[in-house]
Amino acid sequence: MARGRVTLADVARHAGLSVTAASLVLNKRPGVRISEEARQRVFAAAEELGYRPNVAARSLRTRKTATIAFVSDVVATTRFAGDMIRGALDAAREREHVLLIAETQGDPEVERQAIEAMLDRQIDGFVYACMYSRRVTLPQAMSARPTVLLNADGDDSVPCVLPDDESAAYQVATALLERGHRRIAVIGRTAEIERNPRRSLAAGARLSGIRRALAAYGARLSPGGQSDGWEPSDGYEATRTLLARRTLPQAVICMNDRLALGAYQAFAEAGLTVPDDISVVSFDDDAIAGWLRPGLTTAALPHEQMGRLAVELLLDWDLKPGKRWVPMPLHERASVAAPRQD
Amino acid sequence: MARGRVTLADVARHAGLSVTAASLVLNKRPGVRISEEARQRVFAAAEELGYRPNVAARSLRTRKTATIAFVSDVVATTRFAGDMIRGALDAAREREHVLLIAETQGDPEVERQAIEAMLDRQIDGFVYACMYSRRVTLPQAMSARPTVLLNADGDDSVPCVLPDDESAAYQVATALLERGHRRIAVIGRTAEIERNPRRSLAAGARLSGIRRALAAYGARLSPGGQSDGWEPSDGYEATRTLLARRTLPQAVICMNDRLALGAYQAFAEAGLTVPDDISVVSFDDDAIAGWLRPGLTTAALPHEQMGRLAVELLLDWDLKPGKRWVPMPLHERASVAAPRQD
DNA sequence: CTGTTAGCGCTTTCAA
DNA sequence: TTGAAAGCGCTAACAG
Repeated sequence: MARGRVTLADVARHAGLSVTAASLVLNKRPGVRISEEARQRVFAAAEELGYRPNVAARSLRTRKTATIAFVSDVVATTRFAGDMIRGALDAAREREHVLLIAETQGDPEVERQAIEAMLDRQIDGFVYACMYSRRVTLPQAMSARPTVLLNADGDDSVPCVLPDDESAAYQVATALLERGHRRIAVIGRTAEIERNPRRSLAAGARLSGIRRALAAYGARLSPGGQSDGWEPSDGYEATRTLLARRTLPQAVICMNDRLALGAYQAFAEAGLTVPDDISVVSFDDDAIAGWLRPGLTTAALPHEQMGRLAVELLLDWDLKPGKRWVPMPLHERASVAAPRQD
Repeated sequence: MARGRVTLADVARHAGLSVTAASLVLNKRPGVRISEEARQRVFAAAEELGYRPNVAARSLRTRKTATIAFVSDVVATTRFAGDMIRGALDAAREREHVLLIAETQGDPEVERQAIEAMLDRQIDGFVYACMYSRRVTLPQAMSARPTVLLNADGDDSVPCVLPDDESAAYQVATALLERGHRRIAVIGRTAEIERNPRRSLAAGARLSGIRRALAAYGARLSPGGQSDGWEPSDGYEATRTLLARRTLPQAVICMNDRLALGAYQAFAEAGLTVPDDISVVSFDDDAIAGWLRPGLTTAALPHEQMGRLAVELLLDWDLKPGKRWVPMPLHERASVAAPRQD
């Protein structure tokens, strides 16, 4: 530390008062039992000396550090984690809190160490975040402090913040149905992932919202478009096999934007134009969605808001267990048109 | 804090020794002046009780918190910042340090507050990171602690970690020249950005590396391809105007991968095939580079290593001012072929 | 070899 | 309305 950092004692001396008085004034305790004149002297002294309280010292007494631990499985791989962190950071800053972050890479041993390291630093609470929304079991060590799950679903004893994929899927499918599409295929589904909440919560929720919308219009999902992965190459392959079928769909719903990129590539190769020959909608609002030509209509993952909400819950001590669904706004771009008359 | 967290006093009592002795043992001080038997008792007690030192309390005496502040202008917008953070996180974890992060959004007031907040928490040092490499002037408040610049260039009084864009550009251009290309254009240059280190260090360095390579082959840059921005739409427009010229280039060097995406789109529209009709190389190794078809050959920004190096310098007290250049490896994919015979 | 004592900077009874 | 003093958990002189 900068030797000679200004301490409360310095301020008190400068103001000609006791440390106690200075502390009382600066912390604006409710029972304001200090003369107006004295408080002015304290404020003036603090200002003049550039006094800043030492949080570590304070925390020794108060057991509060105004520091939150943000523990995630992976931050780097996609830009989404960045959005969650940004939201969390903003909310924290607004309330004069600060974020300690750690990444576990999904390794339980690294996770344990990270949690211990944060606990050693007396953090006030945990945000436990997942890159892809899925069901998790909370690490034992975390129960020492209030915790909220971010983009993850827990065991009902803990609050969690999740994107509302089901409603988003309903909207996305409805956007197609309203325009008159009926032969609609999904790119990127697979029975396995759809049923395994430990791998993905999104897959199941999205499919179920899509089915609900189709049912409302008396329509059914067109076959084809299966794929295990959700990367662009998976979308490309899935779309190629889809296009090899006898009857082409009028529109496709991609389970995410990366799949949609692959689909665009396959369409272009097949000489199909989006949206004149085929409409496409998707999920996530990855940066790529705005880069494609034509721009991709997609339901945006509200990661920034989710990050913000997670720390707000923590700081407001609104720790009722249960899920908070954050809406996913539909970003309409240019990938949807009415189906060809044929 | 978990009330009843185990303290050093508990351990000492359990071991039947004084707090001092326990402290000495657990910190493995060099002057090992404690009987072997006593130290065993201490270790056993600590283990049994699950003792963990309170870092805040310790820091009050030692003025060390094993905590580093990572202050950046923007983390969320691109996935790159995530890579820098990941590298920093890994290096910190290996040395049992932890990262406090803050984002300033480029707002000096937010920045000031963030720095104060970290200083209040007695952090050991700063990593000051920029999203896009550029020249900065270090905030005054930061001089209170050791600091290293990450992806930024300072005033020579401070160590900084930068990607070696100049060499990368030389390599990238050489990859083209070796295959026989001579009519090479750059997409995304502009005199303004190239000369303004406060906006970008990359632009100038990349252009100069390219020119050096061309000179070695007695070649000159083909005209055209200017653009202010570095987004896909800029690349698309710049490429369209380039293609409207009388003689087409045999290859293009895009100043980043997003521009290259736009270029791909323009080429496809013009009926040009990559790499048969035109080769393309680029910089960054954004995720998009691997998603394009054909895959884009590009010089990778070594963000993870840079983040790692920054905290290593800080923790090793290797704070000699000056620049550390981190090499940018060339990721060869499928966007380069020999030029058409014509 | 080990224990006593004195703080680090702050908050918080308790007394004056 | 104010101040003295204790103590948060730990480390570091200094004795013993």
